[in-house]
Amino acid sequence: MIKIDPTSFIPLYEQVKSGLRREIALGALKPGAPLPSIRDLAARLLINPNTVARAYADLERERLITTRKGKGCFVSEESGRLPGRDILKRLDGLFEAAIQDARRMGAADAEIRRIFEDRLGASSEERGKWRSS
Amino acid sequence: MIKIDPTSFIPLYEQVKSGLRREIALGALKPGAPLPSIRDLAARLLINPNTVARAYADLERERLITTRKGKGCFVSEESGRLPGRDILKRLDGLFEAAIQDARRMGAADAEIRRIFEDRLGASSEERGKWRSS
Amino acid sequence: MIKIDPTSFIPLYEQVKSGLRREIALGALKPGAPLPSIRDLAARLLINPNTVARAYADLERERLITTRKGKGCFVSEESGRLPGRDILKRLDGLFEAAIQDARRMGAADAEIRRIFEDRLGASSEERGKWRSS
Amino acid sequence: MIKIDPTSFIPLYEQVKSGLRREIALGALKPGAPLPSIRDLAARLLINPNTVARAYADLERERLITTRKGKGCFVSEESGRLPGRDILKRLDGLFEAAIQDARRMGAADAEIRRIFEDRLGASSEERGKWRSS
DNA sequence: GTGGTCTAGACCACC
DNA sequence: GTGGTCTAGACCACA
Repeated sequence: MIKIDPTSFIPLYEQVKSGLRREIALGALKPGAPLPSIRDLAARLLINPNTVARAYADLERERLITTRKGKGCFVSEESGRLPGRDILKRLDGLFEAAIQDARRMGAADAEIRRIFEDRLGASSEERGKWRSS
Repeated sequence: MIKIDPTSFIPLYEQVKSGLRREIALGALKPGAPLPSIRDLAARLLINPNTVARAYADLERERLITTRKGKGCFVSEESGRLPGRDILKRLDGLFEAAIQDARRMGAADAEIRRIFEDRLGASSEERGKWRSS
Repeated sequence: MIKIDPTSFIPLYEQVKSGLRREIALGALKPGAPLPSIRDLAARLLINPNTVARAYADLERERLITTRKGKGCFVSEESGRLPGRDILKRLDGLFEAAIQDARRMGAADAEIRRIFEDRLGASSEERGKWRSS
Repeated sequence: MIKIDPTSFIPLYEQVKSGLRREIALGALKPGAPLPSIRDLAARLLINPNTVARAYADLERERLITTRKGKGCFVSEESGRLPGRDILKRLDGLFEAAIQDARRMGAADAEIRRIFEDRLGASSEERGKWRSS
């Protein structure tokens, strides 16, 4: 169950990648399981097949999925051993709560995202990435 | 104190807008206060003045700031009465906690953002905006 | 059929906006119809594509047109229901007559405009906008 | 009685010029009469004296006014013989009617101006000035 | 091919 | 000094 927001600033292919990564990390798609075909997923998401193809290509480069010619794409066997596999679930719960609260206060997605981004930027400690003042 | 991430998918001018909105909403910039000049802020953020100018123009259209030709830009007097003024403060605290926790678990900004976006999309109730499957 | 006067004080992008609004309001461009591509219109008007893009962005903010990424810009379906739709047609006729008369008396565009502006300012009832003496 | 719209696209100094030209053409300021001092007019219009000075300089170049050092500015004696003196009054009445009608229909100044400009451009016969399509 | 973002640097109106 | 407009040309996401 992947969701796409065509009005977001995040590129469609990144949203597709995020969605698939999520499905795999949370176990909805297990190692060895077949992914939907490019054309099929594109049709369901109402986007261009080229866009889905790019997402699949990126994920293959990450070794999260593998493509077997003529057979389609599959979740790679090593996907379970990739880093961040378990902490994802805990972080997921963390934000679920905050987002639910925000929604209860009547905030729309765009507003929630803006607040999140503001907070992330305002409190970031990473060096070299942010330019400030 | 505005922060910019030049590697983000979010456009620079949107990040500038977010940063200024935050400063105003949290009271660091009060109604009537002068904003940094376009050229000045651009120099400090290492971005092009046109990009800052676009952000200022957008905020003026939102009536959050006003510009006086030859004098500069100022926080509008009505900025305090605009919707979402105090709700933002509460939401801000909400996400501050989740982000601090995530950082403590060793997650980098990009990972945090991905989890947030995944959660937002996965639990969205908004109609018409999301395309799924 | 949009016309542009590069010597006017009115910004080019405002003239493009006016021209397109006119075409839509008068029915030359109907809801759903594709607008000329940004690059195309820019080439025909001998102005920079960025300038046309700015006009299109403004009109989209007015919900008079919509843009579909990679496909182009289109007259919005709701454009016909927006305020001032038919009033414009009547006002158009009003000024058409006055302008024709002025031309018949040998006045050039710049002179006509000056007289119009003088009259507008001299008889204005709007408060707060005009400074007088 | 000059009126200035600081939100107009037309430069302030052009609006001042228009206003003075109008006063002179309609006879409110007769040849030889003294003009308000630069500082005085600037103060009354709430604009910078430099701006008024530029308007006066332009009008002097047009020979509509003359400045006598240490005494101030005066309507020039030849102002009455300048072209367009009488047709202006007739054109003025022409547009007064159209503008009054437009106002009665609830149109604001900005809308009226836009319609006027659209009409002027759409029906112009001048060569070389307009770029079309 | 489409539109969107960003940069660099110009000129202008206004203070 | 300020902001506003315009140009030229680059790169990217999407169809």
